[in-house]
Amino acid sequence: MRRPPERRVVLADVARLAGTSEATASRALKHDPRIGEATRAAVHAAAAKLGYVPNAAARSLRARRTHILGLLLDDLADPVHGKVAAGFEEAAAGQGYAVFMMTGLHDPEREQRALTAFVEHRADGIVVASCVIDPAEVHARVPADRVVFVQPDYPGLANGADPPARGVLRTDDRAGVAATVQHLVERGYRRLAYVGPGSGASDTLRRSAATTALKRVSRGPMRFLDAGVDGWRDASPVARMLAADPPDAVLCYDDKLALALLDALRSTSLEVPGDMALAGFDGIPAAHQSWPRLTTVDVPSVEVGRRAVEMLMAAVRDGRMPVSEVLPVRLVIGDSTPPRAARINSHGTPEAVAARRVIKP
Amino acid sequence: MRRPPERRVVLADVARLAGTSEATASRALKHDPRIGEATRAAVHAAAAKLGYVPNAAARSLRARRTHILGLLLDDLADPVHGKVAAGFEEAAAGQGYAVFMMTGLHDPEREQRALTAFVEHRADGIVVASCVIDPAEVHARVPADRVVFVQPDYPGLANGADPPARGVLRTDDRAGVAATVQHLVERGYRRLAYVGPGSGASDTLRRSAATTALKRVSRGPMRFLDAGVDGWRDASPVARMLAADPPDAVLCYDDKLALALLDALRSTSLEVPGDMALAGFDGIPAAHQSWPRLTTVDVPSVEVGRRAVEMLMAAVRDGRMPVSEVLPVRLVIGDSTPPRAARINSHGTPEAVAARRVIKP
DNA sequence: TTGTATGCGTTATCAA
DNA sequence: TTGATAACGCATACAA
Repeated sequence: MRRPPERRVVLADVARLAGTSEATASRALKHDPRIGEATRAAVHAAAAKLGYVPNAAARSLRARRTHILGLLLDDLADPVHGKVAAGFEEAAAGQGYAVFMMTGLHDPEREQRALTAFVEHRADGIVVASCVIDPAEVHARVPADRVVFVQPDYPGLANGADPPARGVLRTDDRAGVAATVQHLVERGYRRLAYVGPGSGASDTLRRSAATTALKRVSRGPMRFLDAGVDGWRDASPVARMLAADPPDAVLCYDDKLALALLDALRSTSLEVPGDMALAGFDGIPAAHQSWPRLTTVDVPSVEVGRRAVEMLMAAVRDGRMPVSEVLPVRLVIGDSTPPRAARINSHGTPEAVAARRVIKP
Repeated sequence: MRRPPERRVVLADVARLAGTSEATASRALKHDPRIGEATRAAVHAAAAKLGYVPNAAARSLRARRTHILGLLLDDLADPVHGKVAAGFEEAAAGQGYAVFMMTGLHDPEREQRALTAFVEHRADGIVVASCVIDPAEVHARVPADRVVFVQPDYPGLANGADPPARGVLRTDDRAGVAATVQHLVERGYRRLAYVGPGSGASDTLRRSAATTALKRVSRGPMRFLDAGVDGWRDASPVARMLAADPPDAVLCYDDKLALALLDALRSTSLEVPGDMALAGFDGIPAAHQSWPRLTTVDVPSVEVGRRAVEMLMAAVRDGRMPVSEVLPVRLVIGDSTPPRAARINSHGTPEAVAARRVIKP
């Protein structure tokens, strides 16, 4: 097991071995075209021989550019945010940027501390994803052309505050909810219910979208149920409420909640989709593999992460943050929202439902 | 297009406003006990007034300590790795460390590039999680007392190479597989099969563990099926193979694969658990919410991330990496592996199903 | 094409 | 208790 030499190898060592000045060595290493081929080769050889590794801190200090991006997201363990992080990291790495990742966990103080870390490290750009912090607070600490907000979730948003005109990247949740509502209505479901955490700007937005969409098709009213912020861990309270007075179809805030509800409903007499249709949101892998497969809205989470990096890069290049964007989403119809008529025809005992299942090819 | 020069507030500005020297200001800001209360307050007031943010690059350069940890993991979008990342970030942030995260995506070159980034940034410690790179290669570039390997997955491991004696953090997969095999046997299942990607040191290890465990209870042999590295995306080929000649129970490499298989089996005549038991590994959320709920092995992924940070901190403190550790895992019995005698399916006994299957075209 | 000199912003060493 | 000064390692304007 070989260990690197004790004394750190610095540029001066490389220059000395190559028989050049530090400046020449520095230029040669970054392929400055003005450097002669022979010297360039000599410097590279020396660097390789000594195992030279440039010091990013020194480079950043001098160059006033860190090649670091900061990503503040809510929770790395969440499948949606994990995908955003994956797309972000991939795009950043592709551009030669290192990524600082910190989680906010819905805690404003944590989010502030993360921002502090980013600013101290002089990140070239920052992305604030699914966080509760107000963009105004961020802009007070970071130049507006260095930060992109992804799916902002701050309280002001629910209260009608205007988001920044630039540097906001969202997915079209409103359209996603509308498509789901329309789908349910088209399939013959009348009494719809929405189940969400009951707090958070995203939840508020989706509720509003649901109401609007339902009004458009002259149905209604929508019934709203709160599962609590931890509803996705255990949805049995909501399951019991639904079992006591079942709607035709339930629209969930997200797939995590929908799957928890699907699971909890198995302890009740309510069957999905036999007795009640169920739709989710986000399109996480588990939603596409559940039984029944969930009707949900695929959100391009990886693409969101990538696009955020691109916006940041464009801002660095042009000195100005690009205008905000809204990425499209796509309704994916699963087996949890069959045509209501068909459902009624084959409605019966769990055994009958199971029998129907095995007839599949 | 050039950005207007940013006039940054530096320590000298704070010192000037506070009427002290830079040295005193620096000490006051980090609560050096030798600084008088009045001076300390003045400096802090000045810093707050000016909105001073220390420059981490300068600090690191001088202090030769970056307060940066590097985490190289396989894939941020994976639920297991995401949890490791979450635990890691939380623990690191708690200790005042920022975290560089990079993904290897099973690509040795990517892993190398990530290491380069970490070393250039002089991370105080590095964690290499679920990567294919050989520890020896890492140690050639990073001092051994600054690296922790989590669940190493390099080819040499499968070929019997000795992992480093220190700085390796694993979960007890062998025990997890053994517990699963024993559970299946106790429940009356005889003909067992293992389905895995067919490559990778982890897969090899689990296969070996399965064989060993089966030998211990004098059953056997274990049947092995390859799902391919992308088997968790679409397991229908394996599902068809199983349907053609069903074992009593299937042990999957991980939950992702098990859930994909569960899903794919729904397009065959094989029912889980009616015709065949199924067990997974990892204990991801979806496994606990699937139908039927999966019997699986809960792996303390978040704890793995946390513990890795603790090992790194201990190494920094003591100048020596702590000895390797193996975290315990826990078999969680779901509904996918009921006692064999109690099995039911929708067409009758498994035997009758088998008889019918034989006369099929 | 290459070298010289300086400064990036901070902390540590020494001196007072 | 505080201050002056020298690094830390590199990149760049300016010279040659």
